[in-house]
Amino acid sequence: MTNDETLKLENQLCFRLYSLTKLMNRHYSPVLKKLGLTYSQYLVMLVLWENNNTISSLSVKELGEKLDLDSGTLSPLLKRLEKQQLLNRFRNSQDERSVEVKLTDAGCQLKKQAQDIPAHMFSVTGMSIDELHVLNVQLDSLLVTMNTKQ
Amino acid sequence: MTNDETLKLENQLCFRLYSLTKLMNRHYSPVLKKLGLTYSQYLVMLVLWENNNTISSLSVKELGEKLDLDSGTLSPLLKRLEKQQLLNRFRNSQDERSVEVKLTDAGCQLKKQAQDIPAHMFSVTGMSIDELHVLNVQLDSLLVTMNTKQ
DNA sequence: CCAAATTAAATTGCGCACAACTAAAGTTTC
DNA sequence: GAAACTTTAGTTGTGCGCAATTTAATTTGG
Repeated sequence: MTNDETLKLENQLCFRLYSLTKLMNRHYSPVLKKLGLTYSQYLVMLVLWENNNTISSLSVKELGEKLDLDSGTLSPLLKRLEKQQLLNRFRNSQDERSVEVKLTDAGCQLKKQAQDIPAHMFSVTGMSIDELHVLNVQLDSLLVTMNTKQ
Repeated sequence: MTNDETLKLENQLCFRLYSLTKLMNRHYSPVLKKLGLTYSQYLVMLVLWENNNTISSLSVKELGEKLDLDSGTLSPLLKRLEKQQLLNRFRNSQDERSVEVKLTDAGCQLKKQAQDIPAHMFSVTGMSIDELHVLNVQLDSLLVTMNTKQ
């Protein structure tokens, strides 16, 4: 490829990822609106549901590590979820620097309403289970490579 | 997979795309900072460079179609690029509703500084040309499917 | 020819992402 | 034990993306 061709939009992997992410978000939005969540808020709820967060709490730091987000994003987002009474925030008494997050009953209940979302989104992709798996593996390897390159 | 498993982050294609897009952006940022551009601004410049935009102008509508962005995103973004004197904005005299965009000399010159970016970003992915091509084809097919599903 | 409908861009408001910074709590080192 | 550091959240400011609305220009239909 010439330099001119590599600069074309159609040849760029990154533009495809960027477009797909926007497109995914547009498919999620109407579905998540019924639960009163944005996509990023949904990701936080997924982590909390996964960790049985009514029993054991999770710190902002741990959430940030799992989702690869910093406090500048998470702090206001968690406050919004707290305002919706889906979770509570409180300082860790052992280490007052740390803020712990715990699902409320309502937050825990919401999981039921989210149960069908993954299957619905899968159907939107039009892919087979095998195709999905292959793509996931490819993207994981790309994630690892790009994360290690400093 | 059980419903509980489909709700796990690690099983979600969308989270991978979301994470990869953020990661891509983080790799682009320091490179694009040298040109004074954000990633979205870079995309606009790619389209304008591709269309020999010093000669023929492009409307906001056409830009929006190529990048899948609306005027709510493009209007302020284009104003920022105009403030940096990379392009000019003016109403189409044939149809005063339409705003046309045209690169300045400086905007056209900037292309030279961007020539090496695609090759650099390709090296960051650690992929071979063939692997990249396969992934691009897969993502294109996903884009088509998800775009047609209304 | 003119009212109604359509189109194009801009504006407003919200919620991310993230850089840069601040404040406060905890740890280390001498 | 106090000063220097590190760690953790929070705050501030910028730039998207996008929904919803507004304004102005153009097109369409009666």
